[in-house]
Amino acid sequence: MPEENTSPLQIDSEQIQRAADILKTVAHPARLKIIDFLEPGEQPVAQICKCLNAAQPFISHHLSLMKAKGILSSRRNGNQVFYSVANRNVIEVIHCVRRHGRGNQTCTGTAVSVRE
Amino acid sequence: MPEENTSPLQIDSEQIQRAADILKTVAHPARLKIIDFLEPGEQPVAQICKCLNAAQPFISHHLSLMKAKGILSSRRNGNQVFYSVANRNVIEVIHCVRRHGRGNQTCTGTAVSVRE
DNA sequence: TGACAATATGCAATTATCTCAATATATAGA
DNA sequence: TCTATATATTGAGATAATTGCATATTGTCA
Repeated sequence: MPEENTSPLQIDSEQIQRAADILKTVAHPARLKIIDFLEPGEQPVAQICKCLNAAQPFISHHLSLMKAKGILSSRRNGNQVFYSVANRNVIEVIHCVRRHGRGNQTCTGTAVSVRE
Repeated sequence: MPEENTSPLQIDSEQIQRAADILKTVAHPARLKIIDFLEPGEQPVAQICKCLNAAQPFISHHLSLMKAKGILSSRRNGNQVFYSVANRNVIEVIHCVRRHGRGNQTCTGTAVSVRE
């Protein structure tokens, strides 16, 4: 019988699962915007709503999704709840997105390129 | 009327859209595995099927999804089709996932951390 | 051309995601 | 306690993603 390369992957299946889960949560326009907005520092929900120009329940929903995945954390101060980015890997992803957006991408020019 | 911070985002909306689209495509266990497998160099479809231990139509479907987004590119050589990673940003993401997986993460220890 | 190997496509059923609207909860201050 | 403000939760309808299976396409070789 021929010996075969059953799993020449560099990442194990469980880690892949977790990563996919985190990335799936990040991979949404509103949620990316929230992360982008929060990256410099914590903000209360109302500010996030204003920044994204979106309804409060809509924002709250996405915030709690990300909090559940450990991407964001929150702290209450009186009436308000302040959210911040809790996962540094996600910040790496946002940085990557920013680099790409600025045309500073190391990208070789694929379908994702900005030229129209 | 109060002047407001309508969009203090560092990334513009269109770029966010594109990034979300790419990330959404990447954010799937099978597709992450494929990218992980292809990152060192191109591979024919049959090898990818064997590596992921998955049915060929299943793999083919995910390959064409990623190709459509410019994440992968393909070249035919006779009977076989070789796929490779075409988008360097996606490679950055895979590197980030690997760093995270190895416990080498710059992560501060959130719900995503590996310790159990 | 005919048969075989490698890959791609189409269909269908299940399941998950998105988003709005209504409403609930929590805190502060009078 | 009553009211107002800030945030969270729930329900529902629409849309999209997933995946197995059957089948089509493409290329090779005899």
